[in-house]
Amino acid sequence: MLTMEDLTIRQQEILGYILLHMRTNNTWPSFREIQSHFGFKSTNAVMGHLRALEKKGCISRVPGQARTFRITMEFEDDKKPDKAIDLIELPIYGNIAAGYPDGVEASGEIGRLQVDIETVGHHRSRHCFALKVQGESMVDAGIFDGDTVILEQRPPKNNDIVAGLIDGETTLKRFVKKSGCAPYLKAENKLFPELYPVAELIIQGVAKAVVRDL
Amino acid sequence: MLTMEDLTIRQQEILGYILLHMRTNNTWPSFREIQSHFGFKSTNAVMGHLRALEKKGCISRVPGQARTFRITMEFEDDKKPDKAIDLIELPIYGNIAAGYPDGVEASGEIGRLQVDIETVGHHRSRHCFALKVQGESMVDAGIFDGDTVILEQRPPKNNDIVAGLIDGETTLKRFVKKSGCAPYLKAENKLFPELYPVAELIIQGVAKAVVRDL
DNA sequence: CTTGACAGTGAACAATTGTTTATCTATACA
DNA sequence: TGTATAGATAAACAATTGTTCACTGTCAAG
Repeated sequence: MLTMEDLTIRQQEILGYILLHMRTNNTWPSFREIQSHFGFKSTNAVMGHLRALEKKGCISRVPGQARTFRITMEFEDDKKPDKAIDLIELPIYGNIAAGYPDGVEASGEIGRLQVDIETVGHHRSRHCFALKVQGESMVDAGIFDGDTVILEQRPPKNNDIVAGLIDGETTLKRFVKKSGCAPYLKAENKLFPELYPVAELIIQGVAKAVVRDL
Repeated sequence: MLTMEDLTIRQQEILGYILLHMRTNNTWPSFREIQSHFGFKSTNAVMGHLRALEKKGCISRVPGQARTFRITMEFEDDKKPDKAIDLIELPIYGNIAAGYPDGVEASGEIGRLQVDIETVGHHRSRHCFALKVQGESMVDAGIFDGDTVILEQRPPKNNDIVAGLIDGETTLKRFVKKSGCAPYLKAENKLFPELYPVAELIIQGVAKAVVRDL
């Protein structure tokens, strides 16, 4: 099967633009539109790439027909039910009284959030979820009470922002690990310079993005 | 709302063929294709019907652009294509040098963001888009340089956070309107307590939500 | 050092495709 | 009886758009 790797960077860009244009405008782009998008000074630059893409079996074209492409390539992420972008739907938890927000046990679920993968920038495979932030412990990092944080379940690296369960409340802390010392969690709030030893609490996930309604 | 009944039989047929052609070929038909499908002996027969459809608000066209239609009509059966949540896909603009991010002119688009409606909490009908924030003018409101803001194109109300075009950069300001006074924009940054008269700049939209990658 | 794949310029060309103007037939309405 | 609307024809026109030919340059492999 054909993969993206068989294409050069430029060819991927061209193909990407064509697909994007279709998704956004519901129309295929013309040669000149592609040309001007990439700043080419000749339509022939487009022609070259399209011929290459066609030879590699990615696309197929109807000669002489304006704004017409046919995508022959099979994408791994394209097989999905709808033609939409790669989406992940994340459960939003409120108070997690205890334990891990595990699997699909939507017990404490208070809502759902959909983000596409590129936005959050992570692999679909990873187990992700969203969390409504409680507390002011990260205000100095620009994360406030009521914000929704998208988290990934994986071991934290130094300086990651993680969600931890403290006193029945989920709060965000920065994970700090200096060489030689035991790792600890640091709040980012001048008023409450709290420190928590990592061993004594549950780390629920590593923050990847914040969403806040205004 | 517009229904099929407002169209003549012939117009329904034309519209139907256009939609069918799109579904089957993944391309809009050209005038001559429509013409030959109905056995017209003049492309102008097509022109007439298309003008009618456009006047009735079913479709909209980009003048001079080949194989381009836009379906403006709302179909009853089109409201819930799949069981998925109501999604909106928003273009993300970087620097908007001038004017409004208008229509489907995906010119300065640098990416896309998908959020479900409940998350953002607004109606589909409203024209929305996303914007990468530049500048530090709203740090005191928890919005930082590089954040992605979801905006809605509507007149601002008092205390709304709005995106304005200042010096070629899009920055966020708070819209303040005290009774009796002219409205103005206020930055939320102690270091730069700037004030802008509303009349002198372009308001691009009202902020609904922020998304920030960590 | 040549060959081949990749990337791009430039100008001209031809086909497709959208647009306009003028003309004609019905049918319904008032 | 006139007038508006829907439907269709005809020919010419202009714009968009796809296509081709000739040529420049880079870079890696053989």
